Amino acid sequence: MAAVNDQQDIKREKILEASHQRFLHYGYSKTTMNEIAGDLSMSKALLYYYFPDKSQLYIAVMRKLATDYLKTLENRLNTFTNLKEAFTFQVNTHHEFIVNNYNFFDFFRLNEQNLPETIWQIVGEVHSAELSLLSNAIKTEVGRGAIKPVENPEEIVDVLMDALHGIRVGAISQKKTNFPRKEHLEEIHTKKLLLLDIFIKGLMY
Amino acid sequence: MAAVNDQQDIKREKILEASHQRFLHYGYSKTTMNEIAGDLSMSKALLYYYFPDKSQLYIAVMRKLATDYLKTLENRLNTFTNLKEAFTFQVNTHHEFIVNNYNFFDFFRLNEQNLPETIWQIVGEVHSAELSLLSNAIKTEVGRGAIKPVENPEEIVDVLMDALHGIRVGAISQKKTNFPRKEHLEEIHTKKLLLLDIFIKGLMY
DNA sequence: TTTTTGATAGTTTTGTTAAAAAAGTCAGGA
DNA sequence: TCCTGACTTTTTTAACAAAACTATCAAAAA
Repeated sequence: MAAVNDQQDIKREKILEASHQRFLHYGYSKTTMNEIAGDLSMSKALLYYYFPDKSQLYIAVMRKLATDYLKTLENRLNTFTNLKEAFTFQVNTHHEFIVNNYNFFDFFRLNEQNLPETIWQIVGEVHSAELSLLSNAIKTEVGRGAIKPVENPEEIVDVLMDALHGIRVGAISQKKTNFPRKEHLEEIHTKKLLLLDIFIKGLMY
Repeated sequence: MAAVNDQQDIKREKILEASHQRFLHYGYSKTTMNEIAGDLSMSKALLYYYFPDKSQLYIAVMRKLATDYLKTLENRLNTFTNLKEAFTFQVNTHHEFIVNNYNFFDFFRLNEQNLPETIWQIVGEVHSAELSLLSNAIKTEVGRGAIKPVENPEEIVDVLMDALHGIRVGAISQKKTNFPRKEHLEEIHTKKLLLLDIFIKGLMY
């Protein structure tokens, strides 16, 4: 029966991939179950055999993206000895992640209606995980005596993450258009690195 | 004829005040010209005697708020000798400004439709003015040798302002609700001061 | 001449309803 | 257990009439 489950998992994977592409290009509400089924040459009913409903499918895609992203972070973030390298890695990874799934996140950012409630929970989970990872980076750095002691690393990281997010939002809202163009992303990335540079210096002795 | 113009100006002021209250409480699209006229016990047609249309009226209110705000900044920002004090004053003033006009800005932040195009121009002007003021603060501080030379103060300030804005947005989007509750504003303010503290240390030698 | 208004024209928003599209179900076949 | 076509239910869209609102203007009032 392991084989059977493997088969199921493979098909589930396929569905997730196809869905990801659709959601990436057209967003949640402009993607229909028929289209996904069509892409996979299967019946719509089969989708409902594997996933309870559309929102659960979307959430599954999102969860996959999130865990992949967090796995990348976790794998390397604990190996860094230098705080700046660790933070830079986080910013770079995040940037890459956003670029790769550019439309996906733009769609669910604001304008989309009818988004399943649970995605905010996932966003929260990712945020917590990032917070925890970066806080640990600070703690070990403090332990090594490289930066001055910090009474509350989580608070520091929280502020930093909000600030980094603000760089993105700021660059967006300065243009009349509500969505960030792809060409802005590089500018945003540069600004983020600048902020990071100053911020980390501010944590030093 | 100076007297006549004075009278006109006074009435214009009254209209602006009443409009401000309405826009503050109900936003642009939920405020009608009839309501404003009713508040002032005048006919709606008279409003059109003083202002060409609704959007110009809104813009006039906004411009008044903006210039008052900038005047407050300008008056004191050039007198500071200490960079941190200058920045802190900016953050405090901005915070106070937002608190006082809480609804006004929440309304035009995103959800509002039909907002006159020109308000984004005003936002841009305010942003530029703040940028210029804070950049000057940095320049004089560099001139005094208190912090290390900066090749591009505008860039630094730009990043800082985006970061500060991110604190606000971040605190908002963490809650399910799309609007920041008033009780969040204090938390936001505290976080901003923390960020400012670290950031300025990062600019020092 | 300047300020004000009631009446009204023109436009946008809202509410309604029927048709179309999409989500979701199910009995039954391989 | 996996899969499908046909079906039911829910949601979205389109069309359009009613209501609300913006904006105008001729004329009264100051």
